[in-house]
Amino acid sequence: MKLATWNVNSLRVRLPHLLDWLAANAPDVVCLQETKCEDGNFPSRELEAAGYSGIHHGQRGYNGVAILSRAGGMGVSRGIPAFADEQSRVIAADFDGVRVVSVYVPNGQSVGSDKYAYKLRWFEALAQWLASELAVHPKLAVLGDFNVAPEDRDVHDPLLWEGKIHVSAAERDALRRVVAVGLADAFRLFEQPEKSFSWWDYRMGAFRRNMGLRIDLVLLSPALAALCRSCRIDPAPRRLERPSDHAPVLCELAIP
DNA sequence: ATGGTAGAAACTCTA
Repeated sequence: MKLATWNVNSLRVRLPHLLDWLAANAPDVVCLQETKCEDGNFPSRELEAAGYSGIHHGQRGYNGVAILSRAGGMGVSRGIPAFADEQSRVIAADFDGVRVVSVYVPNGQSVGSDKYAYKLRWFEALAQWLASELAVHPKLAVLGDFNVAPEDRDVHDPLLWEGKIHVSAAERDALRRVVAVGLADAFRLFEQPEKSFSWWDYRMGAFRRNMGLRIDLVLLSPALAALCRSCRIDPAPRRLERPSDHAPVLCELAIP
């Protein structure tokens, strides 16, 4: 089973890139973030023509998460159950006995802002919910844009970013509490190239200079981590015309 | 300290 996650930064704008990428990589399940479209505008026909069905938790203009799959998901849930949230940031479903969660963690804007406080509250609710999910679903995979670079090696210039949004101690602690429910960062189960990042600012030629962060993660429960055979970032779509600012992350599990 | 770019939407916000 090939899992993937990609913050597409507008599903409608990125649809050609997405369809090409699906054809080239043939993933079984793909988590998307920042679809930025309402459920009524979800491009179901185009995706079905490519062999994928989608479930979507969208909203007008901002946010929006989806999961694409070959066979369709069972037991779809939207949002974090005990956390009232007007923003569409979580969708989950079962695929072949694997519980897959697509998450778009709040950006947080800047340390100390209202959005930062919301981000930290949101993380706490996520951790609590995932702890209960893991108890029910031993095969749990949480994929998405976490908007936190877990460690300094996930940051192109740790000194420049020290204490800033995506890197601050409170955000890293919040992410650590999510991982601590019993999940592994699949990317770090394997040897990886130095300076591997999944997001590069559109500005100042950041991608060309590899000034990025690794903030798009695949978190696996122990049962799935034991089956994980590879995890890598694919920077190819970031080189295209009109790219998303994020690259997709691919993860292979030894599940037929 | 600021500004740089992109997307959605609608003359501004979010990232």
